[in-house]
Amino acid sequence: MSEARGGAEAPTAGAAPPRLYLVDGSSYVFRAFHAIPFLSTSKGVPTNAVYGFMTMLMKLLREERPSHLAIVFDAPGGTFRDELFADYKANRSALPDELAPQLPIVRRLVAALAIPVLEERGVEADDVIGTLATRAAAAGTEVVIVTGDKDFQQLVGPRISLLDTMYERRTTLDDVRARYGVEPERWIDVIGLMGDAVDNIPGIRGIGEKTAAALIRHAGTLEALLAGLDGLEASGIRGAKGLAARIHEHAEQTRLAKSLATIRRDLPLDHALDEFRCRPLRRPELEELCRELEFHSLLRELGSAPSEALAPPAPAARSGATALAELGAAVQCAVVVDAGAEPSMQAVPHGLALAPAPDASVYVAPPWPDEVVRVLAAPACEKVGVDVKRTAIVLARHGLPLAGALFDVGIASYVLDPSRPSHEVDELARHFIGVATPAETAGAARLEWEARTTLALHPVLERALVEHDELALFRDVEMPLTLVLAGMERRGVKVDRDVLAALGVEFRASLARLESEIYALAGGEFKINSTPQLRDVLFERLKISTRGIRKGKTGFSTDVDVLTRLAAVHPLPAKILEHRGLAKLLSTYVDPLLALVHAETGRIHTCFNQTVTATGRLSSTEPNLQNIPIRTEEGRRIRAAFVPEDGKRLIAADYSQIELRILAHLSGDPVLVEAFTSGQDIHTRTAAEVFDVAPALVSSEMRRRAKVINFGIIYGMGPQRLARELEIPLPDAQRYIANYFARYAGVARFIEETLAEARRQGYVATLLKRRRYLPELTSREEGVRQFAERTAINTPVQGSAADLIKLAMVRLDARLARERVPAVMILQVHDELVLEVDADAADAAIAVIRDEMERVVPLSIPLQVDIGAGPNWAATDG
DNA sequence: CGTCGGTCGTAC
DNA sequence: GACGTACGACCGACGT
Repeated sequence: MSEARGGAEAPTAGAAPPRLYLVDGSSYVFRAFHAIPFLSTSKGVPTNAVYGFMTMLMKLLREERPSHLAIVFDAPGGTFRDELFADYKANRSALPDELAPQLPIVRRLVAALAIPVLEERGVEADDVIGTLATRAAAAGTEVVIVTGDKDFQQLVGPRISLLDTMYERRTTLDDVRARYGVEPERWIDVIGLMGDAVDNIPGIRGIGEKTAAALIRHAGTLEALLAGLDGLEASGIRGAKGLAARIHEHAEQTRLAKSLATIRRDLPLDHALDEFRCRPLRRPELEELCRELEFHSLLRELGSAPSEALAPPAPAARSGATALAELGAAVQCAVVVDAGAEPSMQAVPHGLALAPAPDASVYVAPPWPDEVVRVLAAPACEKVGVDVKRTAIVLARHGLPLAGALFDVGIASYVLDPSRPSHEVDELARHFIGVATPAETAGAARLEWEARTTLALHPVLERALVEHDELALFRDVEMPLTLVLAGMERRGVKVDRDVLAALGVEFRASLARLESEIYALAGGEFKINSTPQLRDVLFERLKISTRGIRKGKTGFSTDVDVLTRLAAVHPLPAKILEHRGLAKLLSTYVDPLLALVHAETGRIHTCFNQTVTATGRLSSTEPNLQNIPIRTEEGRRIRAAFVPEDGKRLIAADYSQIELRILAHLSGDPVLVEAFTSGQDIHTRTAAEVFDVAPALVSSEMRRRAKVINFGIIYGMGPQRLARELEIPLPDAQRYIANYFARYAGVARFIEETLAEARRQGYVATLLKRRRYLPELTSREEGVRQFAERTAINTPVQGSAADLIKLAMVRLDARLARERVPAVMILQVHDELVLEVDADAADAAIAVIRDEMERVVPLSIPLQVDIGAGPNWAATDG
């Protein structure tokens, strides 16, 4: 028997009947303008009305928690009342100079709060409110009219009340009856006698609210009063005799006043209640607006207690059974798996929360109900999730493959702003829809909350992606890549355990030997791996000179550069270096790799993270297979432990000089472009340019130096660092750099233009429009700013390279499957793909891989891919 | 006992 | 400090 529970047990907001709040927008803005002392931004933009209106709306959202809400504004242009009465609202028709510029800002504010706006030409806001309120109430909906205008008392009824937020005054049917002793419908008759100062409708001298109400109470209606003025003396109303005369005198005026005050309830409007359903705040827009208007306290309020303060009603679950029944017809569905904290390849799904709508969710546990199995496999149902890769792997491993389009809200958030500290559902809910994680819920209820919240995030994030022009990157690259990566992780890579074990034995023996040699040289035992202790041994006990030794935060450095230099004056440092190298290989690679071999598959299953790096690259953890050694001979022996299955081969395909090629494309520098177009060796060419010699005369030392310069350009290296790197005097380094930019003037211009655009826009972008925000570019802190500038140069280059290989992976994966090439991707190392292929299909696979990688996106320079196949990862050259 | 910053080293 | 992006081992100070 499968478990199927919904949120039905807990009473929720969704169970409560809907309440519609209609805000009398124009009058509130006007009142705010007068109520709040003049405010303006430092640039002189007046903001007092906006501020007052915003605080009022936020208070309304916070304290009333409306399920439905609309703001009604007066449309520009006249209304039928103007034809009726020339002086109508003459008192407020002149828009103050300081208010006019605030009205467009009010519109932006309302849009950021995601509140629907109504504004009908030719009619007043009052009539729109009257019509909507009457209709909604007739349909059984509770209506609250938010206004400070007493005229609205005529609309009050069993399901219609008034709220004046400025004085926290509520007016219900009973209140009207108690205050005036008349039915709300008769309020217009009272106004007829009183007039309306605000609307510039004159009243009758001596008749105020009390007397007018008494008169109407007595006569029933204004018309009856006018008809029966003669009998007024007998009414017992104070001063009735004189009143009768004055009323008679102003009879026409009272009739006009009444008709002007009458709110229409029969406009031909076409609105469904659902249009007014409260939606999540657009927090980014709201924050931007607050910053722009210098509403610092409101900004803090948004940031500090946003969830509680401004949350729309929490997504409320319909019953689990109802949600389960809805799955069959769902076109989208949030899927959240509870599989504990284990890595994807170990995790077991204990439960699953599904949400076909933001207010409908169900929790199920194995054995999975048929409805669940069907919806997961339904290609027509879009699957929405956070960390969809993990969900897909865990479920697929347990017989529940996901089908249909994918939407990972975490990856959407990452594409929108990769530097965001977290892309987890709690943080996304807080930031994008202002919803706080319920503190007390756990287990199934918590999982269902995640599912509903995830689904609610989908449209918000999708809209933001469209606005940023990043939807294509997300939908056509990142989302398909998620499935490709899931496949790679699930397949894993084989390591030869015997090779690693033998390395372990060998390295340990060497370490033991080195250890005793080191202790002998040092004259005692110490923790060789401890920088402070080593520093003490070298510079205190052995008294090695510290002249010219770099210092870090805690003291003299003992890094490889320092020890290499010290090796010339003492035998110990060389032994330390040798020890460090072996200890590194053992503790970082040999032992962890052996420990991470999967018990069932016998392979290593890394996790490729798609939401970590600031540039768009992937990262790899548990273990990190993107930093397996290659440069030293010892290190390559670890790489050689990565092997194919019997009868297969490993293929490694890497983009040659991808970042410099992208720099050539982005900058359009003619020399750089020509070098790549004509197939020259780029470091030799740079040497020829910088050192001003013919390419044929470039020595290997010159090429080495040019190589350092080329990489330095991509990373924004300064002359100091170049001088140190090349062990040359600073002036020489400065000359090299100056020469470089003289010869590659297009690169210099690219850097300047990139920085200028980044400062203007606040972000840099890659080839596929991936963004990275760099607010530090305007820091007053020199160091911070320069760091941001180097980042601004590096990110388009590194990030575009990441874009290209990601797209190539998506295309290649599809092509290999389509053409039934018996080859699968198993690793990606930034500019390199590693595949496992049937031995006899290696050549065919290589052709396909090259084709897809080199033709991924046509650039102004050719992309070149070097591919090799071999019996292990260290032997895949050519 | 766990957390965290500092240092170091591996990759691209 | 000083060259961009990562992950992770180790040490040792610090807090529980």
